[in-house]
Amino acid sequence: MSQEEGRAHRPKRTIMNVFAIFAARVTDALVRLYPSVSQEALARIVVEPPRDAGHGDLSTNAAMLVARPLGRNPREVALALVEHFRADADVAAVEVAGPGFINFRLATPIWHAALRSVAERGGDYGRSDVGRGERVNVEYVSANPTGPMHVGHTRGAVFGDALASLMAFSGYEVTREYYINDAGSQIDTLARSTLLRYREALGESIEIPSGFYPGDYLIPVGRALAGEFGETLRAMPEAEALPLVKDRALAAMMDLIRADLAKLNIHHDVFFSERQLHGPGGDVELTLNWLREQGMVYQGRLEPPKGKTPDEWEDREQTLFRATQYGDDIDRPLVKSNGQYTYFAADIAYHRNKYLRGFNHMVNVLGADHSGYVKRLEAAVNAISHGEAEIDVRICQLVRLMKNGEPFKMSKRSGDLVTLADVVEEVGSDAVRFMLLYRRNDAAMDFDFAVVKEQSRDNPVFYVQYAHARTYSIFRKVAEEMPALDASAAALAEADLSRLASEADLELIRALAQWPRIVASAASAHEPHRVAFYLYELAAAFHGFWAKGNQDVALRFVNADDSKLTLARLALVAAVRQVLVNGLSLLGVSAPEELS
RNA sequence: GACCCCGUAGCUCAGCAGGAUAGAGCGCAGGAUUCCUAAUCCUGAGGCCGCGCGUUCGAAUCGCGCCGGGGUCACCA
Repeated sequence: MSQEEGRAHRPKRTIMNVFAIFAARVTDALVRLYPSVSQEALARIVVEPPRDAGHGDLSTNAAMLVARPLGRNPREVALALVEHFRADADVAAVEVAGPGFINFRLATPIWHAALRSVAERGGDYGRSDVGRGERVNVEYVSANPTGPMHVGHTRGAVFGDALASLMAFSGYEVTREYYINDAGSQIDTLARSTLLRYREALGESIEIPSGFYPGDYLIPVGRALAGEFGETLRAMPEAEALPLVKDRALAAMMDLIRADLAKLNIHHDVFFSERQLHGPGGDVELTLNWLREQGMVYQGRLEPPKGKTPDEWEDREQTLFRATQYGDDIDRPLVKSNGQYTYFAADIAYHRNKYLRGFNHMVNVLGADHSGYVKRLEAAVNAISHGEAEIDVRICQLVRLMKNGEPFKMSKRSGDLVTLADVVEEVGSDAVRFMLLYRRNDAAMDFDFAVVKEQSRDNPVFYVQYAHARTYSIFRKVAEEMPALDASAAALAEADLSRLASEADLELIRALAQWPRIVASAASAHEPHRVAFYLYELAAAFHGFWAKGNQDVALRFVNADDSKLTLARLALVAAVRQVLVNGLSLLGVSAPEELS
């Protein structure tokens, strides 16, 4: 920031985050005026655009926050700040309003400097260091490798992917990770189901018993086994054949899942196998020993849950993790009655593994059916890191699939599951992604095929993409009408931005200037939907500007008789395009040059 | 019985590390194109922010208690 400050009087000044700069100036001023002001109060200061544009460009609550601890009157503090900022060349007007807000109207050149920085930083405009280079592990999808992905997984997949991009853009060193649950009994079921398909491929007529996976997707796996092994597997005892089948079935399922994810342009850095945690000397064993040494494990009994008594409740002594010491509601079993480790035991080991790999920040994206698991995970991470690591578990609520208002079944038990691939094929990756990200992750949502497919105003993705396409059509128009005009990036960089002086111009520039603070706040709050909403608003501002050209020729982007103005407007259009591209790319949505 | 999410315009949802007169889209009523894509724009109507109490200069936002909807609840993953 001081770097940018230092350039205050150079002719080609650029400023990326106006709001951050003024927050710093306000803080500095307060420290100078009131040396005893507390850091705590300063940290809560917000500089943001006021809701009502009539109040100015920027507004801060600084005086109201600081006054009380200083034993002063908010208006008195505000007036002192106002006095201070009258000397600031970037401030055109500053005043106290309401209970002690300070409203700034900024001098036009600072907005032009903000606009210039969009082109200067290009794809990096909005990039920040809020993550300070810290490593974060974002675990998402982690669907069981027993079949293709269904729609239920899609939301978490898209959310996790966008969040990872967002955090990477905001200065975190991000690892995208997928935890393969390949150690449980369902994998045995998968192997048995595949074995049936293998026998089928050899000509047997088979029936899939209930409790097995009936899906057609195992047929090719069975065929491949027949090709590889011929009759050999059939001749073996099942116990011998199953491990061979298991490995191949698993590999096939993961290929399937990776292919599904690729349809949404989702790629992980690490696929972490649960199986590698098990076995003698494995992480689970090591972790349990460690937990025992720490006194975090004991033998004890659990009360059955009230209200809902499980049918086969067996009151027995078991190995428990002291989760309650770390904020959970009850202590959690680590060993099943058959002597195997619980899923949770392996998960503790897995998260300790993450921690030992150097991740002090972890994000897990889970489905709504795991909401009861959150406290347990938090407790585990707290325990294994002695409070040094933090985990944020983001729950993606249910997506109700609809078609013209009619609910769609998507249960895995009933045969008619809707797969992720079906959805992407039907509505396209862009629409799926944007629609899912245009909603907070923790609110349940309806996803109506008919609406999402329709390229209409109901569908925000097309609205935003259309804005992007419009930036191209403007440049096409210029090439046609003003062939002599050099509209290259180099020429735009030299444009006389002072020509962008109308309220409409400044309004659009202010919208662009918001991007850095929006993206930074979205990253630190782990809320990608803020990006989607911002893009919608930016698109609206741009469409609105466009329409003003219909009323007022002076507000058109292309003015054949004023090449200087046209050039400045093109610089503005290029900046809008840049921000749309930056935002859409974080969301994993394409930015087409035209909509067909 | 316990825990987690949600409750804001007719509908779908933003806004919630407290801030000024609570927003958008759809729908409804009306308007805009000799001109860069009308896949757009403009205007209007429409609100006890589920209810109550509390915290304070100030609450849709924070706390407690209700009500309603969804999810979950040893040894599945």
